[in-house]
Amino acid sequence: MNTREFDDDVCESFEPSSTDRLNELKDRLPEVEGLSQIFRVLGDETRTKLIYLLSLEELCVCDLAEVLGISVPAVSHHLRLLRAMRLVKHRRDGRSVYYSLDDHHIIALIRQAKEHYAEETNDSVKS
Amino acid sequence: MNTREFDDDVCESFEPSSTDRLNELKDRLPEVEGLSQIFRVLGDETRTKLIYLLSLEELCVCDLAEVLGISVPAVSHHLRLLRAMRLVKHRRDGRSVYYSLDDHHIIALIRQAKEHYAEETNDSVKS
DNA sequence: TTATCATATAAACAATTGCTTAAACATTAT
DNA sequence: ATAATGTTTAAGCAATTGTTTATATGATAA
Repeated sequence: MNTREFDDDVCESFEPSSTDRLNELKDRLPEVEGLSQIFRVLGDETRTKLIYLLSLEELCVCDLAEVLGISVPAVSHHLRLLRAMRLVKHRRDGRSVYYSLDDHHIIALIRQAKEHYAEETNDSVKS
Repeated sequence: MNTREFDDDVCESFEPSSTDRLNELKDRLPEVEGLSQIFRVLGDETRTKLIYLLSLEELCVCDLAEVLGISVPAVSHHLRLLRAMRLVKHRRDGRSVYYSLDDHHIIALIRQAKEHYAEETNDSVKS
């Protein structure tokens, strides 16, 4: 029989407030809930490049495909996702559809990541 | 026969500098190359929560599993990835291994994303 | 030593993703 | 109208990923 019916602590730790502490942490998780959706967009190299290009200038789908070196449908597929997330807007001009960035917060994120992780290709970047 | 042997422009656009313009854009792509690796880490909800928890306090593996509500091996698996990317460090104390954040740049990213995308659950967040 | 607990690794699986090719749609030109 | 061009959507596929269960390693206690 287990004599610890009252103890839900994990890791066999017996600090009295352990369970409460973990519950406090659980309660704070909603603070970052859903945030990963933003990061997932940038987690793909093609999309990061797409967003970066559109931050530089307005471009049509086939130009983006040419610059990125992938097929037009692939670009369209990514743009559809970015459109759904309201990150880009589009405008029709004749036969072409021109896309541009609609959310500059995401460029701030890219810039910040660039600053913090610039050229971290080699390990020994110590002071 | 095609009379445009000299013209590599895409989208049948005839602005003289079109190809050059696209080449300039191609040349700028390396600026964001590799950045998506950072974002991919945060593109998973479990990892974002892991990193956020570790930014609050040092925790052992089973506590993290308890708080996140997933199995210990799953946590260990994610921690291995974060360790490989030098985002977390670990310390052994008895039988337990305690992890803590080793890269606070990533918390700055999370905070910035939180500020910019706070509570964007409903569409009509217009001024 | 042997037993127990915390963590790590391995294997296997379902689910997701990003791409290409092919077909449909939209717009303009003839 | 038909043809041509740019974009989107659909279908299919290979690759990656996040998870669980099972097993192995490491450390402490009896």
